[in-house]
Amino acid sequence: MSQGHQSQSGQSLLFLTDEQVRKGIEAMFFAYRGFTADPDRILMDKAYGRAHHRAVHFIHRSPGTTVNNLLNILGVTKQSLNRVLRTLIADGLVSSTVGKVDKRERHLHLTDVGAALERELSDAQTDRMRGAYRKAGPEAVAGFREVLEAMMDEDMRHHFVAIKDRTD
Amino acid sequence: MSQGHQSQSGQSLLFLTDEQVRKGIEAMFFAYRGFTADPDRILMDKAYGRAHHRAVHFIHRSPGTTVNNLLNILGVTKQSLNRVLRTLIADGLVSSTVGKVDKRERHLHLTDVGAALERELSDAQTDRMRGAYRKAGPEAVAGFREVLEAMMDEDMRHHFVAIKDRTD
DNA sequence: CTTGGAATGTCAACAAAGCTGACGTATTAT
DNA sequence: ATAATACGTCAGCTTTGTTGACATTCCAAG
Repeated sequence: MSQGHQSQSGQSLLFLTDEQVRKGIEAMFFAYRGFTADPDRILMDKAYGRAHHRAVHFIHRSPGTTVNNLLNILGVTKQSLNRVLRTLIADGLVSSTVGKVDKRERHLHLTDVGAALERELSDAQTDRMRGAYRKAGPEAVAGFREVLEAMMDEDMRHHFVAIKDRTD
Repeated sequence: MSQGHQSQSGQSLLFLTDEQVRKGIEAMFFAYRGFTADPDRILMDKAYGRAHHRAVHFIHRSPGTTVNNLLNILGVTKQSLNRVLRTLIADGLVSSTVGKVDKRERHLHLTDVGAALERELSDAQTDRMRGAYRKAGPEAVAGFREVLEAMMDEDMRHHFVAIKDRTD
């Protein structure tokens, strides 16, 4: 099915060759590395990793979220998340409070220290993202977002849109 | 452009709020998960992982490449790559031949079996990518690629463009 | 020509962060 | 009362990254 023919039929159905799609795949790979590079550098000093970054990011995003909800967003097992949360709570970056209506739940918030780290990481990542946006221009950014959203799994798109709709 | 202040200065310098940039960050996170999901599923059965996929992909891309060159592209240590290559070679997916001009180098090629796996993985990933492209449309794709390229580290952009220029 | 240093690649051991499975404890729902 | 849910934890395994030590090969300076 690959090279050679690729009939122009449809135009909007097959407007790219396999070669070009492969380039997209590689672009995604290289770009994701850049995307995580700056936060990773910051985290290295502090004995935290990318997993801590993700937890801190989404707790910031949804203050008071429960462990279970975070689990669904991050798509990892509770054992894996628990290891990360345990250190964040022990180090005083995250607070875990028993739920008022349902006492089985724990609600997660960033402490001031946690919020400071979140901002430091987010600033670094935002700088690069904004730089890329500036270089590419507004229309490119719109397209970027459209393609990314179309690339997600259904379930993840739900999460994404749920967060998105709050302020977008 | 929902947010409150965020002075409109520049227009092409700051045309997005912090909120919107954060959405881009999350989109990148969720989309990358989708991006790797299909190959990951295939690999799971075969006792290989994402690292094997990357190696196979770039060996397919640059047949006869050396270990060192692959190292630079993948951005990992040679010890880490070596472990992956060792299993791929042992399983007969990759051939490693001593360099003719410089006998320290090993030149890597996919065997027929390796090429078959590469195609299986690439087909799965390409399907999703093409689906996203189709949903988003040609202009969106152009923007997508522009932003991704701007997001890479300099060194990685060199690698990317080098590969790109061959056939794009 | 030899010898010392750089480059290339391999082996060993360790760490981060995923995973499964089993289990305990509160709390809520039936 | 019993079952299901939410959370935490222990133990052990896998993948994939890391550093350190070492063998081989090449090249260039003496």
